Amino acid sequence: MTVELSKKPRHLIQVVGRRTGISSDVIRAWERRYNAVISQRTETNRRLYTDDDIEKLTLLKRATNAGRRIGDIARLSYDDLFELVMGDESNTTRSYQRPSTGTVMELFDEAASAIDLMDSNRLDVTLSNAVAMLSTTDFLMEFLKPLHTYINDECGRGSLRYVQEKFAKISIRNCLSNLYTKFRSSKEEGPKIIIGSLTSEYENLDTLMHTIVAQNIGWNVTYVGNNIPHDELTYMAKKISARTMVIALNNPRDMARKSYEIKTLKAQADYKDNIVLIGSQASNYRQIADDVKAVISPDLSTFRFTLERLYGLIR
Amino acid sequence: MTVELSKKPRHLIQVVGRRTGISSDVIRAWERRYNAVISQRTETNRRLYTDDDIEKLTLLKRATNAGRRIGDIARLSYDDLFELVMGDESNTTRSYQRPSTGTVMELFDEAASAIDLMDSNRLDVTLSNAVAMLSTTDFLMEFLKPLHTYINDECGRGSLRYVQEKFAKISIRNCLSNLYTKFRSSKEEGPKIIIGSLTSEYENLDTLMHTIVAQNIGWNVTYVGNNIPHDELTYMAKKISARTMVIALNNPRDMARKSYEIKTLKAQADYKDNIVLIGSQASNYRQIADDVKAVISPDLSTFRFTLERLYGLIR
DNA sequence: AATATCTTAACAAAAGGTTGACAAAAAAGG
DNA sequence: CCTTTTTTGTCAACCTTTTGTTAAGATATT
Repeated sequence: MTVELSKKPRHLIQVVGRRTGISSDVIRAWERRYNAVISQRTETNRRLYTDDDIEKLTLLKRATNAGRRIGDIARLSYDDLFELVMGDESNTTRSYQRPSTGTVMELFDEAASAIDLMDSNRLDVTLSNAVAMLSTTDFLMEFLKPLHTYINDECGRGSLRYVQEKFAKISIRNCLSNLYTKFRSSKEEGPKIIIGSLTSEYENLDTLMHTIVAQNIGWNVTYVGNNIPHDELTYMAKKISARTMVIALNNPRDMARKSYEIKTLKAQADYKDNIVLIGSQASNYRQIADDVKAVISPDLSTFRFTLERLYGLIR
Repeated sequence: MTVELSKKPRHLIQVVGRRTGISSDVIRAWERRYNAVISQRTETNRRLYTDDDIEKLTLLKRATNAGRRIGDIARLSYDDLFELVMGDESNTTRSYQRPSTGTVMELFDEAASAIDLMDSNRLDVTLSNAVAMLSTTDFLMEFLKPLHTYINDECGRGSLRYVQEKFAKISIRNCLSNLYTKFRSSKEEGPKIIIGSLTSEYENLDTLMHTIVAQNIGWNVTYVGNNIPHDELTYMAKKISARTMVIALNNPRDMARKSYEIKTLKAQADYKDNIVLIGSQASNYRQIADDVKAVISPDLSTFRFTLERLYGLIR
């Protein structure tokens, strides 16, 4: 029944354009010149596309982004295209679809202005545009990370009010949560990992960003939030059989207790389980990290690197 | 009994227009041309709409915003429409899986089981199914509110672990935030209202539910989160020219200070601005509420009633 | 009496279709 | 390395379909 639905022509060219990121003109041109997808028509000659058409067009877009010529690949079957794209994307050094810096700047200014005016609708639209226009890595590293720093700095300097900071962070958190949910369904087979923080830690957007990065690499992430007692983390890890745990450390208080709890975490886990420490305070836990063979990843890039290595080891 | 209410034709076309963001003329045109919703009539031929009609019209608005043609989608069922809108708005392939059956009880059991197993994916799917299958009012009152109570009770009794509570609340918060964001775009012309809580209050899912209810009535809501100093609230209200403010009171501590802050809030605002107090502790603020002519709405139903009345007064 | 609603009809803006042309980018040729 | 050819995205001109808006005249509500 779902199969039926996906074979049913029901999407207008405009909708297809939005979903694939290909302009209507180009979709028509590809049909006219290469019969990339042959659209059904309504009685009044409007083009109608199936879900499968959209899938194929998406692949064509990815293939052209990877450097293929549309004329060469337009007539390939879905399966052939899929194989092609998989090969292309794994061999490319991630340099395709890099946005012009102009785009990032424009998005940044738009977001900053929305925060200043406290226009939550505009902020949300800008954030989802950024997600759509940038690769996940660029969205986090080039856009959101600087925006986050900007908000904290300006609020510290007094040129942004506290309520503006709060308001902006609600939108950003929502956007990150959506990214998390959106990608999760496709990672169910990945190795499991838990991300959270111990008692006396506050919610932190950085931790959510780490969640997205982990997911992006291929991990099946469960984000449990802040302020979790260590034995609860142990319980959870056992229950869903996660073999890796990420602990966020941003609050300088209670270092001694947290060190002890990390040690206990390790002791109660299987000997081969991994612990990764992240957050602004992580580097102060060098001693205990060595004791329990935990890895410290004080920033997003090192974290990505660490998890890529672990991913390779575990599989 | 609430179910009955949502099936009862009781809204004039004007009300529907404000709540959905569709002009009365367009609503009539959609009925005349495509039978989008077939309205009941009074004895004197005035159109009357049910809550369900409003839900469907809201989805139609979202779908047309996403590029659909009203003529193509007007006759679709609510579920089909929902599937379409989810696809259009999330530019992902199929996160929503239509369940075969679905009463509130079944959805509840499914959610409870997902929480027990800490299967975040399943919990998310169940929540979005519930949103799809129930009217917004039923989703909140018949499904989410009981689920929330269940989680708190079971956690208090010890049959749910703390980490399970946290984990479930993250999913629920995400679901509510999404409802808030998705519906907001159609409410831009509505009267503005700010919802938040004062210093020493924690984040509370109930407050988010109130946000959805207010939006559902037609208000243009800005949710600013918890723990906001009163002068920041004043600043925000002035900046976006909101004429109504909702203060959530759930933490019994610091009653004296909060009373004083509420009085200050009122003094700094224009004399005609309204203040509504919500939350489990709201009824303890009777004295101050009388002083500043604030309304106390200790539960969701009274809150809905209060805001509907205010809405009528303001326009 | 002022405001809101109903029906019908007409109009105008938005979006889609076709064809053809053009220029930038990529590939081929020398 | 430079020139020529091919490929491909974009746009304009012109027509059709779809859809939001408005007006007019009658009825209902407050």
